Amino acid sequence: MARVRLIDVAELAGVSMKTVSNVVHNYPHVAPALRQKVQSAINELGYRPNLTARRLATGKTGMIALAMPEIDHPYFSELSRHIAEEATRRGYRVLIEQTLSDPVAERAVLRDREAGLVDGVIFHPVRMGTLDIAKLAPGTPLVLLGEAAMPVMTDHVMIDNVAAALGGTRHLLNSGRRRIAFLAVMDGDITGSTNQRLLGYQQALIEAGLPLRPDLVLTARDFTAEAGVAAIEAALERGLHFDGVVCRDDKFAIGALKALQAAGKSVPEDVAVVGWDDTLLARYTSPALTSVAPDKLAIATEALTLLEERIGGYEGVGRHRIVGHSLAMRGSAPRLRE
Amino acid sequence: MARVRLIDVAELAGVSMKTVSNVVHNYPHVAPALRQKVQSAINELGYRPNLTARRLATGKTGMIALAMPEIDHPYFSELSRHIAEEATRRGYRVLIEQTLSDPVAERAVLRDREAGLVDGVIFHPVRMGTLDIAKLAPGTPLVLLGEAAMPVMTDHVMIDNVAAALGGTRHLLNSGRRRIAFLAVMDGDITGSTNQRLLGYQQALIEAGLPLRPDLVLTARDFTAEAGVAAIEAALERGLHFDGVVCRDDKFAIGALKALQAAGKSVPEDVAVVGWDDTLLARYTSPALTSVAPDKLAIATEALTLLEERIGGYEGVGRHRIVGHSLAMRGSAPRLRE
DNA sequence: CTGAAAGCGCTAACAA
DNA sequence: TTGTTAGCGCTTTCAG
Repeated sequence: MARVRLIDVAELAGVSMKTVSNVVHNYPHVAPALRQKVQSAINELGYRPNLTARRLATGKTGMIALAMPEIDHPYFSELSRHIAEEATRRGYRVLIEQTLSDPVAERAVLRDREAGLVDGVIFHPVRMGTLDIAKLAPGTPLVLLGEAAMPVMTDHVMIDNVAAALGGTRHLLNSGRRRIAFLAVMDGDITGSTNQRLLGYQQALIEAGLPLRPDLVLTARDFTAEAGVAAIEAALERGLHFDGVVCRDDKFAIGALKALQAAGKSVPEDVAVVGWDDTLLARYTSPALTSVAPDKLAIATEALTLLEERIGGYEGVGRHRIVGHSLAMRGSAPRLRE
Repeated sequence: MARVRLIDVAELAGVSMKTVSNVVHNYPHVAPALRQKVQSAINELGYRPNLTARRLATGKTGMIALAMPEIDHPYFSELSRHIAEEATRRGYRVLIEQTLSDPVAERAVLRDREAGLVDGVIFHPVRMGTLDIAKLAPGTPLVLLGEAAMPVMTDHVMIDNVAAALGGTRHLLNSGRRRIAFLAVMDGDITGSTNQRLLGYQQALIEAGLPLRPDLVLTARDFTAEAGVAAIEAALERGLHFDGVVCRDDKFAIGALKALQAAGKSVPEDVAVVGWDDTLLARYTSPALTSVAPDKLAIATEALTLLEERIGGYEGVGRHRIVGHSLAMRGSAPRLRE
């Protein structure tokens, strides 16, 4: 097939490789006549630069890796889209890497760049601690996503989880709720994000002068909607009374919705529900979910900016960027209690 | 940084590059003593082969491109996951390309391989006709996904849309429905998939001895749930009577659900709803959606198989693979009419 | 079974 | 402004 090389073009045009290269790269100082000649040779031969060769010569790949737990989880696929679009805008291609929260796969991710495959990595870790990460990838342009405990050496983009949980809980309080539950997965939490969200939830209660009741902290066994259903069912069965629930994930919120409705409770009249991540799912339940909405576009933009700086040679200490969040208001927890 | 090259290892081990290469590639015939020595040199230096250089030498990139309209649409993100996992299993990495259904972007996709970036492309076209595609990418290992009109030269994986629509409609008929609507986007349909699905729908009605009523074919203005809502609302407003609806997309089905419930109809009692694609969304509505379920894993596997054969040098005519589908039964159109 | 050397196609000094 | 040439790091004949 297209086995046309730079030198073939040069020969046909009767110039040197350098001149062809100049034309390809749109360098300003090429005599118009030559440019013309070269261009038509390129067209005639259908020349396309071989990117692999270019990479070997320049040492830049023009690619970044994006490593996430699951590429088809709505939060990650929505975030991926923003990152992919932002990367494209900046001239990078995106290599997708799925870790499935597997420590081995997470470790493997950090070797891509050493293998000269990508210029940098955007990584949403689940199992690896930040120290391991820094150890495994010294000098690798790397930006972390998600709520990993504060990394010392590594750049990091996240939202303020405490504030977001505080905001979500306050919203429930403002609409008159007084017995607000919190639904999360508690064990196996390496990242500490649940703790931060729990903290925000507790702060809101304290602000409002309400007691912190341990029995209102509900635990799901894993990150599925079914686990959310089970957790709410169990709470209902043991007679727990609550008029609002803050969930650390939209899927839990969906589970909560189902379980509550199945138990004859109406949402939001009897129990208001707040989800987290503001994914596509939140728009299609009934009632639609009020959900904590991380600014995904800002996460993408900020992550790429930090990564580009690292790729550009910045070698300072790890930087933390807190990006915005809001509360997407929908039917499951409307603004005012009716 | 890790600026360790093959030759560095060779020097430390006191052997030639070839021997190191043999060890790296696990070639069988290396003297155990040498292998030992080389291996410890590799470990000591922390050597990692530079993939870019390897590619330039071998001409294989070990990467495939996956080009789809939208990476965060549930159908595509679910399919992507299967493809990514299957590709990993076969030793490929996946470069994600989003076309946003833009003809220019679709065209650009087909140049990746010419640029020596990937070994092959899996492409779900929306705007490009198959002739354009074949013309633009002669000799490029390429597998098409989706319902593009039968391509002559290009490999293609799809489900039998006529049969799937027939099955979905039959299911409604079997449960006693007699006035079944069909909801789709009609104009701007380059791919003809809507036509195939419409055909299946019509066949089912004919089989059942029912008349084909044009007013039962509902049209949404675009591929959003909101468009589905609007289409159903309009039909209801003009007094259309129907007790079932087959939607060509889960999002339409969600829209239909909303519009019907808002109008005081209950699903499935008054109107049964069948969606298409069996995405995550279908599981989280209430009632959950019965949905035509393409075998996404089979699509991924089949596509990779064909692509690998092309990459391996197969140059025959385009092959069509029809993979299986089923009907995921859920509450919006349960098995028997109660 | 191991070593030496010629590319893979492009870029970027350095000359001209 | 344009041409020459030496790499980028690895693979791979072809000898030894």
